[in-house]
Amino acid sequence: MGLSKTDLFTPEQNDLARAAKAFGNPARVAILQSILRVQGCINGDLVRELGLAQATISQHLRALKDIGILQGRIEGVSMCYCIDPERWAEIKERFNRLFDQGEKLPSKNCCQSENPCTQPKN
Amino acid sequence: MGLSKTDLFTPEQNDLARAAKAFGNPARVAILQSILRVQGCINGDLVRELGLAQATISQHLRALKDIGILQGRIEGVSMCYCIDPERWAEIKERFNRLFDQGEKLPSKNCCQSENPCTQPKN
DNA sequence: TTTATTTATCGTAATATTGCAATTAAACGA
DNA sequence: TCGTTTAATTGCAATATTACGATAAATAAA
Repeated sequence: MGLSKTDLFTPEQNDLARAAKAFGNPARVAILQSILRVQGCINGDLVRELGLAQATISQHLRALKDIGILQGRIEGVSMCYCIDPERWAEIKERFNRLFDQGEKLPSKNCCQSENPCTQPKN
Repeated sequence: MGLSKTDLFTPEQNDLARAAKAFGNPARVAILQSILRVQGCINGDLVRELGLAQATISQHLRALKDIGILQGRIEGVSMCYCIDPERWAEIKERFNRLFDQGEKLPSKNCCQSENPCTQPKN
């Protein structure tokens, strides 16, 4: 296998999962933070900054491009990578919609309490 | 390989990536939404609800337990899975800290504009 | 033109993920 | 006790991910 059954889920669930998967590697998190820090473009500095091989960085950049959160532009001999603000906002929104549902959670985890489960078992 | 080089990154980056990875599968997104919907515990209904095999659901539940976002309690013959509100809030915070840095982004992507990259190339 | 710089791609190895059937283990009910 | 229900675990196959070295392609500099 090794492949998610995307047809069982909504497009929103699949898109959120796809975005989360792209965030699911510390190197890609570091890349995003780096671009956010300079508030602009970024290039080969990443290789020196992150301590990973150039081929590996390039691969991570492509993974971020694949979910639409990064765009690249050729700038002379080097590359300029930027965040797409619209896509960024869209993904942020998707995560927030999920996280906000957690606001209604009881402060005490129901699995820690003595009370039985609120939901019927079948 | 197949293994992230976690030692190159901060604990925060690694934890965020680990949490994102757990969110990075549509079945796990659906499981979380299901628990949030009932605002309590959840059990074998997931198997009927999601259309995945019981072993697969159990595996996904364990992945969510592994990042500390889910807790389980035995309730008779069945299981009661709940979200840990503290860990939920912590993960939400980590994501928010990342997303909020994007607030400062220019509305026009610098890769779409005519201006050259603001950062030096090396 | 030649050389250096920069980044993408290819090939490869090691490991991880996904999903399922089959089995096991535990608790309940008759 | 015996069968039923529920969920975890095991074993397996297919595929994905991660990282790297080597190479290629494109531009800039000499």
